[in-house]
Amino acid sequence: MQPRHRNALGEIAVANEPDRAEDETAHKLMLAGMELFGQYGFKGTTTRMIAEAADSNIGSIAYYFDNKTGLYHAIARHIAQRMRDVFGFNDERPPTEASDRDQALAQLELIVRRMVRQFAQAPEARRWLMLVIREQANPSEAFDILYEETFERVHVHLTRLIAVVMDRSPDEHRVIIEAHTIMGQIVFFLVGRFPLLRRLGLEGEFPPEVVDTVEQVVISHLHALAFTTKG
Amino acid sequence: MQPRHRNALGEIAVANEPDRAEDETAHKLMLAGMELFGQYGFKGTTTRMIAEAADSNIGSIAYYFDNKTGLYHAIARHIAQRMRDVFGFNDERPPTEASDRDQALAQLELIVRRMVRQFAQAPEARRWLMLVIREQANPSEAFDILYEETFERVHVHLTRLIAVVMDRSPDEHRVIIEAHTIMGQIVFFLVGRFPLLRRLGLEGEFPPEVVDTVEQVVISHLHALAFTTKG
DNA sequence: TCATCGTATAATCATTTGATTAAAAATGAA
DNA sequence: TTCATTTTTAATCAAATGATTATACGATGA
Repeated sequence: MQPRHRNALGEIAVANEPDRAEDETAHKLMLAGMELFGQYGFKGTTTRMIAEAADSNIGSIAYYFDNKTGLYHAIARHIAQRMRDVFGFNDERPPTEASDRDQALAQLELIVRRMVRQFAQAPEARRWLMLVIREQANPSEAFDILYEETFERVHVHLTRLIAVVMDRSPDEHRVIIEAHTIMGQIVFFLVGRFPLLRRLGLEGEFPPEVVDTVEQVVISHLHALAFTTKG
Repeated sequence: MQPRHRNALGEIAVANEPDRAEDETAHKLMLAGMELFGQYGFKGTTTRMIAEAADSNIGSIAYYFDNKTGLYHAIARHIAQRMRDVFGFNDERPPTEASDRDQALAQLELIVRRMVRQFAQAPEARRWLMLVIREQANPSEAFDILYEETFERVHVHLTRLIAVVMDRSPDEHRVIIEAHTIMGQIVFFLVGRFPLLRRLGLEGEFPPEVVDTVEQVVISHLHALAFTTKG
């Protein structure tokens, strides 16, 4: 009755093992759910939609994840893990600290490039960003998962690097807000992609030169931080 | 059977007249709908929720707006109008053009301050921003209303001013993307307000000094535009 | 006072939805 | 193969939902 790989906590082992075989039912449900929850939101996505997209059965959702909410949380955990993978925050050691301004800037540039490219090009990242945005704007229980396991780490890391660039303390509100603003620039590139495409007279996907320009814009803002006078 | 104020196009006159008496049923439905659609999304909001919040009846939704979708579109039109009011884009004449860099910067600062304060403090603006964000990320028919009637005008105006500051053409992709990035910074201040509050060790509302800092951050990015070397 | 018309309400309807169930199918060990 | 266990499936259920309808209410004018 209980699936073999359900542990004592009621958690689903497979939920944290994205490397399972492609045809695993639980994995297929999570993939389909990620796509659909991101696109239509939690309530906008029906269990039947998920089951059909996953080429599976409604009953399997209950079998592997207890219920729709369980699947949603499993997906949040999976996304948190994948985000850390993609952004290189999943190693045991924390990302290396930068000691001087040039090093910090170089690391920031690297992070920005990686995030912009992921959001612009990797279909996977695009899939889950909307789910993440929804949670940030309108937190459910999944927000805590995403915040604690990923968002805070990225945010703190950005803040530390920016503190070095600005020659300020990473505890200052100003520095934290600068980090937040940098994230906002990147995120809005994806969240507001439809209006941006229209404004550029384009349709469909962002062409590579636009992605390059977005990178340049964000990076130029990073460099400007070095010249911000202390107030 | 048909409400008196329904015109030939099937549009609802009251939908574009936010100044009607407070106790007008149609107006109450729109207010409640704005709040609820913004918070729970289109599917996440039920007609019963709206009717109850508006202290009205389910049947009235059909009576005034045909159906749930009609109410949603009426709300989108109303929001578009209110956004233009709030940001001063509702005059017959387009906003004044800036001829030199200092004038353009001053105008940009004004716009940024107005938007940040609205998003931070006006409950109304906060209410509809989430609805707008959802539409941008996941466009329905209401997206066209919001885009054409408001977003594009604001975007174009920002782009023109930024073009002056950067001494470039407002048609350049670089300039359009800079404008988009500025909007992203402001919008993410509200969309990502929960994670930002957590990072700042705060809860509830943004205190005034945080709002001030956000303004300073965005404005410093505006000023940095003047020093961006042409590429 | 009554009649009319615009508005509001409660009851009802057909679908949809998440969840459950019992049976079938697949899997694997003896 | 046999048999027990795990997994998948289709059918079913109760609750919720958008829409509709018939009726009641209330203001206005004859």
